[in-house]
Amino acid sequence: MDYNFKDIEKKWQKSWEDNHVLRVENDPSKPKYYVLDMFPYPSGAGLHVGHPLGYIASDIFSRFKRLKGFNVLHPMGWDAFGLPAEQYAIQTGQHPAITTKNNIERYKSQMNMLGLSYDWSREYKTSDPAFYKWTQWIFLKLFKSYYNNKTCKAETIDTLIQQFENSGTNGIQAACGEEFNFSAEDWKGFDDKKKSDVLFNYRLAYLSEAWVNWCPQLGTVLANDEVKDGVSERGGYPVERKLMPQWSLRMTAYADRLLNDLNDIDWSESIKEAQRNWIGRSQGSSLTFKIQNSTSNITVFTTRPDTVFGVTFITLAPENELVGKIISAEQKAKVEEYVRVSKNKSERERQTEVKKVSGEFTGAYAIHPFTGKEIPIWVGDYVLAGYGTGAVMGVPAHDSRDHAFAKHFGLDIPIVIEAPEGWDILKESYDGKEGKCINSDFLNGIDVKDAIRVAIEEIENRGLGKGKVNFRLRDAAFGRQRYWGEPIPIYYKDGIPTPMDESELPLILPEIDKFQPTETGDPPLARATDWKYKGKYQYEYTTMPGWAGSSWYYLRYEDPNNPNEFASKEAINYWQNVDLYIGGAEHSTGHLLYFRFWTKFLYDLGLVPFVEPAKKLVNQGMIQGVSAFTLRLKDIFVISHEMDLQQEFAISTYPLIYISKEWKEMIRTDETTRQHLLSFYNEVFKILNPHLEKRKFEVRFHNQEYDSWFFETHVPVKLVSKNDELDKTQFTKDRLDAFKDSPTSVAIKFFPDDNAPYFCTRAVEKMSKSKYNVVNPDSVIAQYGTDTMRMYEMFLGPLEMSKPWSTQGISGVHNFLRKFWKLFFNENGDFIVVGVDPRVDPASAGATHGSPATAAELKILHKTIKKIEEDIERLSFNTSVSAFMICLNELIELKCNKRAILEPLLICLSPFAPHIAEELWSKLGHTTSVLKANYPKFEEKYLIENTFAYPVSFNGKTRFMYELPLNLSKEEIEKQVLASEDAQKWIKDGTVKKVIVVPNKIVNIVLG
RNA sequence: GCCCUGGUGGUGGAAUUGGUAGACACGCAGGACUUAAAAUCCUGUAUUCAUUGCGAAUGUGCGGGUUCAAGUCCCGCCCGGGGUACCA
Repeated sequence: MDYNFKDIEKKWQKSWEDNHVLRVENDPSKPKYYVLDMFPYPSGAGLHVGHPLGYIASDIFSRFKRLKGFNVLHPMGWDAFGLPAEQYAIQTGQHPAITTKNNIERYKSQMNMLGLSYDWSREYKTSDPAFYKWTQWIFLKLFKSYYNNKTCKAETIDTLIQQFENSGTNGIQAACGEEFNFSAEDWKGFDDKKKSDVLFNYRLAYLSEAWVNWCPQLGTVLANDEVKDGVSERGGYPVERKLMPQWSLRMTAYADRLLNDLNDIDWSESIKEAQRNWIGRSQGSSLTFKIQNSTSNITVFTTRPDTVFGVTFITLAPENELVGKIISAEQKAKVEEYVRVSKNKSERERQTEVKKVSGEFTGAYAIHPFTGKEIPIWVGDYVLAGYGTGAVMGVPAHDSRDHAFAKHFGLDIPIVIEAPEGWDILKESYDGKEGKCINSDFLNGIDVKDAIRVAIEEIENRGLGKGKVNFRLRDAAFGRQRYWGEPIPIYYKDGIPTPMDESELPLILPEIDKFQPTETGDPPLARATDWKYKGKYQYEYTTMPGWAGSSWYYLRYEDPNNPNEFASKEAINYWQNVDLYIGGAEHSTGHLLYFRFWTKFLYDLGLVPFVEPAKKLVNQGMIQGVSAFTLRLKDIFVISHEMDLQQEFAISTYPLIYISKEWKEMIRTDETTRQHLLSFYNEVFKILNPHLEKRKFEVRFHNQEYDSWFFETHVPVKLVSKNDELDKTQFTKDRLDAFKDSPTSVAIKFFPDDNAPYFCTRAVEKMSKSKYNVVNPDSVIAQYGTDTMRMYEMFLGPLEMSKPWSTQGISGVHNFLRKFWKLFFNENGDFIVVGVDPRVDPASAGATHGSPATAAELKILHKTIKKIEEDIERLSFNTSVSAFMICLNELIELKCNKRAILEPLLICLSPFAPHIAEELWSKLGHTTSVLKANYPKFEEKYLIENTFAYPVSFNGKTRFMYELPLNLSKEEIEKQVLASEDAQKWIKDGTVKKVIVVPNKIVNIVLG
C-alpha cells in the first residue's frame, strides 16, 4: 500500500468536519489557550503560497497545545467590510456583499485544503448585523465616555456633565481638543447645540472640524496609516489635505498607556519599536513669547529649552490662526499668498519638497522672554499645524531644520551649546545633546542634560510656560464617505448629533441603488430612501473605517453567537486575551495600535479583565516571489528619405525586439554589436514589410540616454523555466494576443538570434498579481499533498524571516513522509507494525504481540519527543522538521517497526502532518482521532549516557575526540586527557600552560 | 537621514547560555539495480594545498578588540530587506 496522500487527505478533512472534532467548548476543567491568526480581508485573488505560512504555524501550535492537554481556541473569521469590494461594486454594480461572500468561500475552501484546524462553528464576518451591532455598541460607549486624566481612565461623560453643572471646568483634568474655561453658570447658560459642541471636545468618539487626508478618487478620507507616499495605500490614488467635519476617536488620551504597556507584552522588538516611534513621546516645555504691539502671545513647544538663548526667530505653521492677526500691512500680500499656496499643497507635494526651504516674514516681532530682544516672526510650512502648538522657536545653531531656514533667509546663527572641536556652525547645526551651555546667562557652564531641567524650572518660576509631554500620535479618523462599512449609530436632531439608544441596535446598513457619492457630494448612504431615525431625523451618512471591526473582533470568537452581549462574562473570564497572535508585520502601527486602544477602553469600562489584547505576538516573514523580466528594445526610429512614405509606414509591421542581459551590455560598449543590431532590425523590418522593399529608408537609434533604450517588463513566471529560459512560443503568442485589438501590428523578435534560447533576468520581490510572480498553493498541494506543503513551508526557515518561494527542496520533505509511511508498511502493502493492538485485550494477546523497544530505539524516540516539544514552544518549526528527519533516518537504520516507538512518534508528528498521522493512527487500531491523544511524556532516563566524547582542543583548535566516563572530576579529566597518546603527540616539545576543563562540554589545552 | 532586521558551503538553512561551525534537506558527482529511463538504495560533497596514505592551512560580510575559547560579546565600517519621515 502506497502513501496515497490524495485519498488520505480528502478522507480526514471530511471526517474532521463531519464529526465536529475541531469544535471547542468552554471547559473550566482544562487550562485554556487562545491562538489567533490576524483577521484576513478576503480579497478576490484568493490565497497564494505566502499566506499559509502563518496559518500553518499557528495550526501546528494549536494542535500541539491540544495534545498537551489545553483547551485550545483557534478560530477564523472575516474582516468583510472594506474598500476593494466597494471599488469593485462601483465598477461593476455587483453588490459588495455578494463579492465578499464569494471571496470568503474561496478562502475557506483553500484553508480547509490546508488542513487548518479551525473551529468553524465560531466563524463570523464583520459585515453581519449580528456582529456589527456590537461594533456600533462599542462606538456608543466611546461616544458616551471621556478620559479622566486624574484617574487615568475612561469614565462616563455623565460625571463630566455633573461637574460642569457644579463647578464648570474648574478642577477638571480631561483629555480634550482644547482647554476650555467656563463656570457652572456659563454651562447652564449654554443652549443644547453649544453644550453638544463643548462635550465633543471631551468625548472619546467625537465630531470636529479637522484636517483630513482626502482622497478624491476614492471619495473618502483616509487614516494616516492608509496613506503611503502621499497616495492611498489601496489603489494608489493621490491624497490631499482638507478641512471637514470628521468623526474621530480620541486615541491620544491613551498615548501614555499605549507606550508604557508595551513593556509588559511579549511582542517582537521591531513591532514595539515601530509603535514607540509612531506614538512619538517627547518631553519638553511650553514657552510663551509676547508679541510686540499686540495683545496676543505665541506659545511654542520645545524639547530643548536649554537652547532658549539661541532663539533668533519664531516660525508659525501656515494654518496657524495667529498669522492673520499679526501680519504687518506691507507683508500682508506676500504672507497671504504664501499661506494660500501651502494650504493647497497636497500631502504629496509637501513630502517631495521636504528639502526645499520656504517661508515668509510676517513683519511682526516677538519679545524674547529672557533677553527682551526683538525676534522676527516668520511663517514656514516646515512647521506642522497638527503638532505641538503649530509654532516653533527657531534655534538655528542647534536644530538642522531651523538652521536650513536661517541660512536660506540670512538670519543669525548664534551658538549656545559648546560644539565639538572644529565644528563649523555656519555649515551645519550641532544637534547633539552633549556639551555645556555658553552665551546663555544663567545656564552658562551647565551640561545640556541638566540645563534642560534647570531651564524648565526657570520657565515655570517665571510663569512663562511649563514642563510638558507631547505625542506624535494623532487621534484616529473614524468616518468614511463610503457605503461598505458599519453605519455610525448617530442621527441629527435639530442639527445636534444624537446617539441612538443601545437597545435600538443594530442600525442596519440600508440598500442603495448605486454605490457612488450623490450628485451633491454626499456619501453613498444619502441615497438610501426613507432611511431616517423614527422616520424623522437624518442619520449620519458616513460609515466606520475598515479597522473598526478588527479592533475588538478577537473577543467575539469567545462567544460568537451571543445575541445579548458582545461576549458573556463567563466566556471572557475563561478565554481571556489572546495567548499567541500570528500575522504579518504590515499592521504594526495600524490595526495593532487600534486593537490595543479598544482593549484598554473596554478594560476601563470594566468589560474585560485585561489591558492588552494579545500576550505574545509573532510576525511571520513574507514569502516573496521570484519575478522574471524581459528586456525589450524601445523603438528604433525608422526614418524615411521620401516624404510620401509616411502613409506606408503607417501600415507597417513593427518588430518588438527582445534582448538578453549580456547583449545589453555589449550594445552599450561595443560599436560593432550596435551595428549588428541595426542591421538585424533592418533585415527584420524588411521581411515584415515587403511592400517597402524597393523604397529608400533608414533605421537609426534615437539619441536619448542609453538606459532609456530598454524596457524591463515583468513576464509571468509560468513562462520561465528553472534555468531562466523563456518559453518563447507561448510568450510570442501571448504578446501578439495583447496587440490583437491594437491598430499597430507587431512581430516578436529576439536579438541576436531569433532561434536561440532567451534567458530572463530574475529578481526577488513581494508576491503580487501585478508582478506576475504569484504561486498558488493549489498546484503544490495537487502534486505533493497538504502534509508535504505544510511541512515544507515550515522547513523553509525561521518563521519570522522573509524568503523567496522556491520548490527546490520540497522533494526532500515529500520523501520524508513516504519513508515514514514505509515504517508501517512493506512493499507488498502489509501492515508491519508489531506490538500490542489496543483493539486486542492485552491479557489474551500474550507476549507474542509485545515487542519491547530496545534502549537505542527508546533513546531516539525520547530525544525526538524532547526536541519537538522545545522547538514548538519557541516556534522553531524548521528545526523540528529536521529533527523528524534525523529520527526517521535513525529508525530506518535500526529497521524499527515497533508500536512502542512508532505510536508516540506519530503523535509528535501529527501537528505537522495531521492527515498522514490520522491515517496511520487509525491503522494502529485507534477509533478516536489523533487530535484527542496526549503528547508522549518525555523520560530523561532513556537519554542518560555513561560516557562523553570530549572534543580536545589546543589553543582553541579542536584536534581529536576523547571518550571519558561521566562524573569524573575536573582534575581526573585533565589527567586522563593529558596522558592520552593523542594529546602527547600534540604537546610534543611545547609546554602546557593551562588546561580548561568544562565537564561534559570541552577540554582546551593551552600550549606555551 | 533615523529606527528595526538580516549577512554562515553551489542553494534553503543548523549551531537554544561564549564551548566540536556547516546538522537536516536540496543540488551536484560517482556507484548499485535496469535493455534503457524513472523510481529506489549506497558513497562522497566548505575552500585551498597535499594526496599513496597520514594530513595541513584557511574559513561564518569587512577591519579591530575582549577571552583559554567568538558565527555568538564589544568598537568601527560595508551591503541587502522592512518601516518611517520636516514631530520642534
